[in-house]
Amino acid sequence: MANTSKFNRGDVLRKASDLFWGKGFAGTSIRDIQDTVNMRPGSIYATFGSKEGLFKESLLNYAGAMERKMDAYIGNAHNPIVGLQQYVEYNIIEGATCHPSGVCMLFKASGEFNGQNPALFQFSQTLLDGFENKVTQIFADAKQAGFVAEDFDEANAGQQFVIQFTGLRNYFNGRNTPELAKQLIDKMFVNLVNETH
Amino acid sequence: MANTSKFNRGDVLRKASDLFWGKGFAGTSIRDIQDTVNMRPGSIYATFGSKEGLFKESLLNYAGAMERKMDAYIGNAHNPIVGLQQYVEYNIIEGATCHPSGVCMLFKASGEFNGQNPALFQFSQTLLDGFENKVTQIFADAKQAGFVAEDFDEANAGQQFVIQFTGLRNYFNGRNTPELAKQLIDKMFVNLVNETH
DNA sequence: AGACCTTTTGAACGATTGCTCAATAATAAA
DNA sequence: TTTATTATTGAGCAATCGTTCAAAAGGTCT
Repeated sequence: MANTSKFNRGDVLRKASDLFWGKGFAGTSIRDIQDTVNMRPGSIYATFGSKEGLFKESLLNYAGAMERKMDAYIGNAHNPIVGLQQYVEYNIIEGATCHPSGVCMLFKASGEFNGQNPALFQFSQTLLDGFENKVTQIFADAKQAGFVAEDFDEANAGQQFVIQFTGLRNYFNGRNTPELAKQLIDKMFVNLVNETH
Repeated sequence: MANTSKFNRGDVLRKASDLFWGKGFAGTSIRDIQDTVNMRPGSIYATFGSKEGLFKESLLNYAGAMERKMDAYIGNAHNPIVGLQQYVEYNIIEGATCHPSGVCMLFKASGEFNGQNPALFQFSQTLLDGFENKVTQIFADAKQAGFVAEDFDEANAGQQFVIQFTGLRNYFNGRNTPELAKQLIDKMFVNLVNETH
């Protein structure tokens, strides 16, 4: 062995992720990152290879944090679908005050790279698909546990969840109307549990 | 009088708008614009003042074109709500092949500028509000003409329209599954016309 | 034609971009 | 302590960024 790294990779990725999430890929400069993660360019490039490499890892880190947060809400709820709703409320209502952007970073990346950077577009699409699959699995588990009707369609529900969640996040981005948001999220879940074959 | 302008302002704005729509504000350089609109920097700055000024006019031009397209679909349909649905299908299905981005430029701008550029964020939010108001008015007219029930809530429907439209556009951005898109748009409108007080 | 005014041109500005690399520092094993 | 190996530093590269401006060109009037 030799010299050991001074930086915690997870901390660096969290900070870089927040920067990219708020300002976008093109809107974030390596110097922005240098300043907030307190690393010199040589160190950044030795660790992540390129701005694109750092972005890919940041996006991966974001998706992972997203899923862990969702798991936490579901784990604390007796009904996984109620946990899912609380997770949505957290993102749209509380998240508005403490997140770098109201819009999902995965969709923001997908929108920024589509037609611009096929590799990064593909990468973000794959993570989005993974998210939809995860939600679908949660709905499948909820069905198995008897929280929804037997003719409930978890695939449709997963699809609708992603669409509604995206629509609502965009709509309430920059808007500060938590009571209206709460009301529309309620409506979203009333419709969701009625997704049948 | 003196020398007259060689460029058609509308053409220039259309091309600049498409560039910004596809690549975003930060991702588009003035040199990109120089090349596609065939103007020298001095001319661009004499006409539009700055990159931000050009973007604002481009966004305004985009919103105007959006509304004209919507009016055209509604004007050609016997039922304005059917026209609205055809407009949505055009954007999500046909538009996927001929538009610079599957995502609405207004939301893309709103997402890019939130927390970054308050003036441009406000500007995009105002245009989004205008779009929702226009859709709400269309629903109100449809109600007046008897195309929906008397307890139909046009404000709720306008709100839901914007949310669903955004969610679907994002979901089908880069996805090439027109039959699934058609199916989900149908479902969206079935739910929309049942928006009541 | 000539005078007058506006538009267009394009070289060039300082700032910033993503990124490199030789030098230096820091650690673990011998 | 020495040696081997790895991490960090930061000045600085070439390219590109948004923007400016004096000069040239183009059009309308008398």
